[in-house]
Amino acid sequence: MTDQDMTSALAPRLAEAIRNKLIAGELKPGHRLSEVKLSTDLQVSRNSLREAFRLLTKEGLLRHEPNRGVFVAIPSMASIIDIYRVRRVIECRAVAQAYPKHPAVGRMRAAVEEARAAGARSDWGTVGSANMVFHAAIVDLADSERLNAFYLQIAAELRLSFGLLDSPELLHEPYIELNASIVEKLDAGEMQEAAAALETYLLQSERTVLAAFSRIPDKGRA
Amino acid sequence: MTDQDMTSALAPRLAEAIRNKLIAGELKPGHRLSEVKLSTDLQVSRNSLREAFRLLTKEGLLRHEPNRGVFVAIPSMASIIDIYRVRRVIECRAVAQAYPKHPAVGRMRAAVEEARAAGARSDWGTVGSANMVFHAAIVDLADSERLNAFYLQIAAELRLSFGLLDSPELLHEPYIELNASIVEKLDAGEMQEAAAALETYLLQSERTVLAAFSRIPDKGRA
DNA sequence: CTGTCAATATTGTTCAACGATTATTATTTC
DNA sequence: GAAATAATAATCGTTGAACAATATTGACAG
Repeated sequence: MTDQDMTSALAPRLAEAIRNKLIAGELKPGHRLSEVKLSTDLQVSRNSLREAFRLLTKEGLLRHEPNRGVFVAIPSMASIIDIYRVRRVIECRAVAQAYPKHPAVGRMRAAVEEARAAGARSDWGTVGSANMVFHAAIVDLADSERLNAFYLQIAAELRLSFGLLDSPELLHEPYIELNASIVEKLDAGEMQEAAAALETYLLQSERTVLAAFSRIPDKGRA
Repeated sequence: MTDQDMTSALAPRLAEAIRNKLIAGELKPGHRLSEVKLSTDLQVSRNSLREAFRLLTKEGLLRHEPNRGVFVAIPSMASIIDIYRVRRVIECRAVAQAYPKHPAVGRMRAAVEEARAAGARSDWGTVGSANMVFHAAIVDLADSERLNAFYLQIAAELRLSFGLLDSPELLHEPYIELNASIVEKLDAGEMQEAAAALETYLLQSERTVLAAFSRIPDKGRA
């Protein structure tokens, strides 16, 4: 799995590799990414790596300080609040005006099933991934590739914050059945009710995440 | 105005310079941007220029074809439809849940005044810019920097399409007073009515733009 | 006119270099 | 011994050149 297909350009592939390390928690927030070290580690030139850095900086996953280098972005309460605002704007509207037989609904249902199965065996990592798929499918109800791309970006940023939190059960378990009820309401054609449920759902999730976030000891205060 | 301040990094400045040329119509859709030519023209190295290209490609203003180079993105009906979907999702929601005394409302009002003045002297370019400011202020009602940044990107993409269209009066004149009525409704605390008006407004604008778009002779069919 | 093949130009990527800025260490001074 | 300062090292920012890989052009044969 080291050398991928060479179909696409190098910089986007590098960006994806680093992005995966970021959301997997292999690179901790605040950590500085040395150009020479990473370029030798990944066996690419500094220039190519810098192109990837620019991409990830634009995505909000890295922070760039002039003449000092790039650092893994440090999630803050403000960023979490901002991200949840975006989610409410996009997801609620997507649900409210959804076409009930939209193909994405099938993916939502499948994600619920997977989350249930994973929850039964306490596999909270898989529950989280299924939850991601669920919400990406919600956004897809709006049938906009730009919204889809934007949401993926936002979701990656949010996962960076999740990496700092413990207690994954508390963070994911309650939403399995809430997701299921959203699908039910959509199936019943009750889009407004589904959107309202999603809104309270997201507000609750935000509160939970912020509470968990406030409990972590601030290890990286620049 | 050639050499700007060196406060920020080179690549973002390059990207902005190219972006301005794009929305000003100096670079036409479909046109290929040669790395060597542009780098010599702008007095920068190829590597720095490539970093800027990556940025603009991610913004959707340039299109990247492997081993062939970067081209100015060619707007399509699909992209216009997509962009208007995004606008309805974000702008309508922002208005619907706006705080009537939000500072952005002041900017909306000022934009309306400027558009009226410019419209009186048939300065449709300024009307268009004021309209841009107006809608950016609408998005700002949601108080999310991520939404603001995303909207700016989308708006730049839309301006690329506008560059292809003629008859700027038809495209902008009707919306001066429609904008004014949105502000009035906001002042009156009638957020739902304002959102509904904005929705029909955006649907009408989309139809107008698509109609104008369908009238242009397709000069760039790859 | 059409298909083949060499010649040319452009992109993709790497490497080496150097000035500028920042971080670190050593030295001096009180 | 501690603080201030100078010297040193490390890193970034940007450039330029180089070479392989791919695409475009043009000549040529049938």
